[in-house]
Amino acid sequence: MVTIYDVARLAQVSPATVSRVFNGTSVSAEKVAAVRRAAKSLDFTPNRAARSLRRQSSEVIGLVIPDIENPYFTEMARGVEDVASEAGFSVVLCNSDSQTEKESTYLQIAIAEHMSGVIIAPASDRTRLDGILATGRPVVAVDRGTTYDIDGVVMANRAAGTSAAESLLAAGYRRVAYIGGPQEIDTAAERAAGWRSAIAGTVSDADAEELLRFATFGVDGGRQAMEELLALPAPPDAVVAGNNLIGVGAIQVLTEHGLTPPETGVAVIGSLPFTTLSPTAVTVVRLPARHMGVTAARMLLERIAGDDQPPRTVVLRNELQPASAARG
Amino acid sequence: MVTIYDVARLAQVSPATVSRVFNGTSVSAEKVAAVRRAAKSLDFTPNRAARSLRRQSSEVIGLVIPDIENPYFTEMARGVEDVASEAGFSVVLCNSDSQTEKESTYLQIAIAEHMSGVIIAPASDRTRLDGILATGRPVVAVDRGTTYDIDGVVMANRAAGTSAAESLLAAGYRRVAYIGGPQEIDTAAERAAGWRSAIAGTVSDADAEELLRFATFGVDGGRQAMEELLALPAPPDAVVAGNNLIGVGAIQVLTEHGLTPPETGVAVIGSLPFTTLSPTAVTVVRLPARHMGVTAARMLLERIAGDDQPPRTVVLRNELQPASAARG
DNA sequence: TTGAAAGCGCTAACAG
DNA sequence: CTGTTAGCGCTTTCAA
Repeated sequence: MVTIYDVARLAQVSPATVSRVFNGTSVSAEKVAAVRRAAKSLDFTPNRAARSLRRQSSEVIGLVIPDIENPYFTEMARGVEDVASEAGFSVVLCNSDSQTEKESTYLQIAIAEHMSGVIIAPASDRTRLDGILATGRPVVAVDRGTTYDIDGVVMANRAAGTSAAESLLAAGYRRVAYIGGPQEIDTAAERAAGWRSAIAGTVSDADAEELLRFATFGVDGGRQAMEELLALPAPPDAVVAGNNLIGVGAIQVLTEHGLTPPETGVAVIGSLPFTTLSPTAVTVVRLPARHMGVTAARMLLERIAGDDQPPRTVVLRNELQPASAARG
Repeated sequence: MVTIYDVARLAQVSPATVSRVFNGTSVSAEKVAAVRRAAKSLDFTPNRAARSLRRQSSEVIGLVIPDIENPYFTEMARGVEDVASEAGFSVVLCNSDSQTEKESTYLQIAIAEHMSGVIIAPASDRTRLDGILATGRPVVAVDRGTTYDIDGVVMANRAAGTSAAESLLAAGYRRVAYIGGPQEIDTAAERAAGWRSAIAGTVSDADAEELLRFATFGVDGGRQAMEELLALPAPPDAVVAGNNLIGVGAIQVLTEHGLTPPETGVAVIGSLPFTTLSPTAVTVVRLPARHMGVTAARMLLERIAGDDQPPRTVVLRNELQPASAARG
């Protein structure tokens, strides 16, 4: 392993000077050149373990997400990665599998590994951040808020629910159902509330009750809830899916029943990146996943750089992409 | 920050003993208990930066993939992650964006960060591994092979192409086209060769030439190639898609032309995790992405543990899931 | 089995 | 601007 001592010897300077060259503090032009030349010829790379031991920090940030296989989160991860690597930081991606326990383990590792900070999409509101916050490391919450007083990036969930439902109503559908994620997740509840306010007046309260389903996240949850809705005495003629995977499940079931959109109206909160459906058949409330990652990464990097304003929460806007195809 | 010295003082032992407790070398039962108690009460976590500086290695492995937004690679990443975290290793996910240059940067970081090893899905056959291999770190190639003499996990690409095409032929289609990834990527070429051998005899050589398209990876590549095929004087009545994203693009175009499968036969090499299509309409050659990740991670961990048999290449089998729906 | 002590490679005072 | 020096927290000889 090549160390700064090897470089120093070859460049005829002290190790400290080599270190300075690699850290941008003032060194005379000739010595900078000599050091760079020596470093290059020896193919020297600074040892990050030593550096982070000494500096008590490392150019690594942690990103904890509940599901690495959900395109929503990978798009977000992509945004984080781009900003971080631009700034010379690496990203350790941690898959919490929606388990608070796994989350804690990764947070511990973040500390032990001297990571500079963490971006976390909390698995639930029971997520424990005390340990990592006590170390003084910045933490930014994405997608969902937390009970802690920290930076956050979320989106307008209620508005997403409302505009999805309104778009369907505007297209002429009359009984607009809703399938959302678990009720205890606040983002799911907010989106449902948005839908509820939009359909108020178009159906009776009792009907609204019946048209509202809380499923598990994921394709299966969407499938099951859609089957239930179709089995209703008065089934809906349109449905809002609370997230991308639920949307996939719902559309699958609809297709199997010969009710391919726009036969039954469908609006999905979240993108369907790999849908084989013609993009015109379904209304999509595009979620700014990448943007969310970018924003969170920038905030975190600022904190790492020493920014100490009071915690901010940024609310990102969604973008409605209405289905262009009319009802069949 | 709590150090082994704090723990040692509280437990009334030497720092060396604390270290031994955390590394499983022989310590008397009472001292082990005392140390554990002290460590727990102080909430001590060993400092990994210090450990890896001292040991010249860290419990971190790198995973370099060309596209974090492709479900094929995230499924693979999931497999790697599961095995690694089971063994107490963290995974740093690096997105090379199919760029050899970004790959090299990440490989450099892997060295500087003292990572124990790397699993890489090479962006191309120009991937340079010399630097990292020179450090003695184990590297396992996944998805594609390399020009280096290292461990690898690949799948039966030629067989995948053959069975996809044969399945379509068996279902009664007569002109089976193929859309694959870039010709210079060997896996793409192999899959195409498999298709070619299956359709030999069903169409003339000139026709086969016309029915073969090399596209860019990605949905757009699939869309464009499918449009070209449909514009042919004698368009195909079925198509094999060389990967999942190309399949999505091809099916989108088919749907827009009113040729929804199984109207036109479609076989996809790779899974369509979020397809909104009824799963029965399309033949899928399921690629063992997760299994590939699991296998690679196990191999890497063995190497890290000191295994030094000659390099092995594992070839994983694919699984054909024929479309069950008959032609409409 | 246990402790003392010497570093791993780097950075950050402190002098000069 | 530059060199000397003292650790960061841990592991690992070497003795005891």
